[in-house]
This record gives sequence, structure tokens and C-alpha cells, in this order.
Amino acid sequence: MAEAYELPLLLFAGFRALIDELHAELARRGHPDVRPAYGFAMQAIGPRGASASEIGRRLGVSKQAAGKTVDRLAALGYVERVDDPADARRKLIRLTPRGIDSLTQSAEIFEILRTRWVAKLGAGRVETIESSLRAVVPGPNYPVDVPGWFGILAG
Amino acid sequence: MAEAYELPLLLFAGFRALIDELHAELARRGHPDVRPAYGFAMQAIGPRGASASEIGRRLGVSKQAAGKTVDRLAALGYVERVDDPADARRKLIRLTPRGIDSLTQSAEIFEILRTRWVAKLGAGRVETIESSLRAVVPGPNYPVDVPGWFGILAG
DNA sequence: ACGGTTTGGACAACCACGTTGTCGATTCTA
DNA sequence: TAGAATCGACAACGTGGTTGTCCAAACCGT
Repeated sequence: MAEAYELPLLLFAGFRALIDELHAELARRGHPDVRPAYGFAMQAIGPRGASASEIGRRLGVSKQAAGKTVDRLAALGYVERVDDPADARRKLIRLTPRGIDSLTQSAEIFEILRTRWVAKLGAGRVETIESSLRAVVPGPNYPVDVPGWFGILAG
Repeated sequence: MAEAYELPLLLFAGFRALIDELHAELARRGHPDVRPAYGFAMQAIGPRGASASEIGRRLGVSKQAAGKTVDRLAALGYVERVDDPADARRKLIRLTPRGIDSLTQSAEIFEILRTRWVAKLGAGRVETIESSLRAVVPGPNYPVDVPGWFGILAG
């Protein structure tokens, strides 16, 4: 008899556990100041680069918010701003080699973490979690404006 | 063949979907300005009340952060501060009837949402998700300082 | 080819939520 | 009873969001 209120807490705890372990390992591998928000942003930039406005749209946040995150990412050397020769308004945000490395490492670490879950739970249960969640969540493009969302909502 | 990076996203999307639906329904039921953070805080206060410092400890945040949340909760009429007759330093934070109502309604809504998942996935799969997550997450007292955590970490 | 509309990026002000550090007042304890 | 711990308040700050404004550049219909 599970209490219904536990379900969201367990989902969050699972998410948080994975993200915490990811960043602990990322820190060990030379990326101590990557934060969860940065990972999502770099994911949104992608290997081909993107403008700040595009990043905002992909992340579900305003272009200003995306721009600020890019500032921090640039200060840490994970991305660089390049003038777009085809459009003088745009500044293309590109991952630096360091940025690409953090993404590559993250992918590796996620593999390891999932493997660890499979070892504990069995492949079947992990696949059940994945396919079940895919069936109940609205869509694949869920915005990741976590802090703002948690605070605001229902306004 | 699931990509490993999907697992955390799916967990988060599941969490977020539940919380979003909770607050949409809460708004319909007369609590339009309860935010996710407030629900956690009121949960931490509990029916017997608590001091700001206690709330902070239960939530895994500083007493100052807890105090600020209490301010907002008090401004909305969900809690009240009462002088503790047994300890002149303490101010007891107590849920008002409105606060209690929001918690009661939340519990009801979580039941409904879980039932909806059971209808879609079957009771077995939902129970698999719950028991599996219980097995892989560190402990039951996971801190819920979501916004701060998302931003900071690995500092 | 020109003029109105979009768009991109920068800047400012603001809010929510967290953090440390400090402080006076009270309570606990050795 | 003196020293240590705790409570709540206040201030300053950081991070991640939001609007609104603004200009320059690009787009598009006439």
C-alpha cells in the first residue's frame, strides 16, 4: 500500500540522485563547476551551435534568461560567442572543446549510472520505468526551467 | 534500447507532470497561489506546527531560507506565527485552517493522479516504479531545496 | 526599392529562492 | 552563575528566472 504522495517524491529523488552522481563524477573528471542548469543549456546548444534566442526556445525560457546562462558558460570557458557572418544581428554560441568534453563525459557517466541501476534492479524494471514514464508524461519537449518553474507556476 | 540520458529526463518529467497537475487542480479548488515550494514547506510544518529552524532542518535548507518561505506563506494566510509560551526565542509556525485545507486537498488530488497512472499503466507497473525507486534512492529524507540545488551543486 | 513588421541581442529593474555572516536575546548546561 | 548553543531577524549577495525597453539588422509586401 503505497501512499500516493510518495510517487512524486520518489520520482524527484531518483532524478536528483542521478544528477547529483553525475556532477560528483563530472567534478572528479575535471569539470567541478558544471551545474545542472549548464548541462541542460549545453545540451540545447548542441554540436552545431545556436543563437541565444534559439537556446531560450529549446529550453522553454526567455531569450534573456538564456543569454545570462550563456554569459556564465562563456566565463567558464564552455562556450564562445561568434559573430554570424550571414546575419549581423545574431551571435552564434558554440561549444568550446572543453564544453564538448563535458557533454561527452556526461553521456558516458549516464551510461554508467544506468548500468548501476540495471545491476540493482534488473534490466526489466529499469525498462519498465522508462517505458511507463514515456507513456504518462505529456511530451518529449518538457521545459527545463526548473528553478523558475518550482517557484512560480499556477500564477 | 533506451539512451541512458533519457532516464533522468523521464523521471523529472514524471515528477513535473504530477506537480503541475496537482497545482492546476489545487487552483481550481480555491488555492491558486500555492506553489510547489509552499506545499513542501507546509508538509514540513505538519499539523502540530514547527519553528522556522525546524522547518529549515526538515527541508534541508538554512533557517533563513525557511523563514523567508514562512513570510510568504503567512502573507497568503496559509500559516501564522505564534509566540511560544515555553520559549521566548521561538515563534511557533502553525497552519491556518486554509493551510490545512490545502494539504488535505493535495492528498486527495495525489490519490486521484496516482489512480490515473494505475488506469493507464496497470497497478503492477506503478508499484514497480515505486519499489524500484525506493531501492535506488539514498534515503527518505531527501532535501527539497530544488531551485538552489539546481543552480548550485558541485560548488 | 522602400517602409512597416519581426527578430536578435543588450540593458535595466524586478522577483523567488537559496546562501553566509552578524547580531541581540533567550535558554541550556557544566 | 558563566559560557555555549539556539532562535529569529537583518543585511548582502548569487543564481536563475521574469517583463519591458531599445536599437540595429533582416524580412516582406506593395
